[in-house]
Amino acid sequence: MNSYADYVPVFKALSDETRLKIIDMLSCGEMCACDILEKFSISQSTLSYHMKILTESGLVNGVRDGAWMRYTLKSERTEDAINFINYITNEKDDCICKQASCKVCAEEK
Amino acid sequence: MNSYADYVPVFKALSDETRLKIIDMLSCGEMCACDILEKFSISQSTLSYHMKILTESGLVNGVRDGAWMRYTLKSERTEDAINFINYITNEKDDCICKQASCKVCAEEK
DNA sequence: TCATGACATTGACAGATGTCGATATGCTTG
DNA sequence: CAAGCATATCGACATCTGTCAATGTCATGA
Repeated sequence: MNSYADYVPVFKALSDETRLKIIDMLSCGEMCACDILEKFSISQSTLSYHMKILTESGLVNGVRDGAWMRYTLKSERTEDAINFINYITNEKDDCICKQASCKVCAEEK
Repeated sequence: MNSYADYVPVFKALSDETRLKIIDMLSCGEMCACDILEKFSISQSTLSYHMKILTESGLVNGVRDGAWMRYTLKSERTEDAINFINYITNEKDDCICKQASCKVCAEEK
C-alpha cells in the first residue's frame, strides 16, 4: 500500500451509504450475510454485490462457514486508510509538491 | 455531520487518484488552480471539475483572489472524516446493531 | 474599452456504478 | 440423492463519473 491508486478502491467502498452502515454493523463483531440482509430493504443480490466491493477493498474479511458467509472488519485496513488520509493531508518532507519537477515549489523558495 | 449520508460526498471525493494527488499537494499550503494544473496532464475543464468535487465535499476551500482561485485544505473536515471512520469501525454503545429493531443482537444476547 | 489570462460551464460520450429478478452454485439435512 | 436454504453470478437497465473541446464569465492591464 504505497501508491495513491491503492487507496482508491478503499474510498470507493466507503462512498455508499449502505456500505457505511454495513461497516458500522460489523464494528460490533462478526455477522453473516443473511443477518445483514435483514437490516436493509435491498435485494439479496444487491447485498452480495456490496459485500464483494467491501471484501475486495480489503476493509472486510469474508469466510465461508458451511452454507453461511461470516464477515468481519479488517482493522489493519481501516487503520491503514486513516493513516493514509493523515499522511496526504499533513505537510511532509517528501511531499509531491516538493519534488524537483515541481515548478510551484521552486518559485516559492 | 451526523448521518452516514453526510460522509458519502467526502469519500467520493477521495475515490479518485487525481483528487488524492491534489489533496496531497495542498498539504504543503495554498495553491492556485493554474499551479495545480501544471502538475497534471489533464485539461483545464477537467481540473475545474475535480476542484468542484473537492470543494463541495468540504475537504478543500477555494477563495477567489482577483483572477486566481486559491485553494487550501480544510483540516477540520479531513479530521472529521478520520473521526468518522474511527467511529464506524469501532465498537460503541449506540451501535446500529444494538438498536431495538436489530434481531441479530437480540439473538446473540 | 478591449484584448488577454484564469477559471467555470456546457454538451457529448464512454465507461463505471447500483439495483433488480432470474438463475446458478454449493452446503446441509432428511 | 433430493429438497431447500444461503450465497454468487448474470443480464438488463437507469444513473453517475471522468474526460474533452468549445464556449462563457470575470478580472487585469495596456
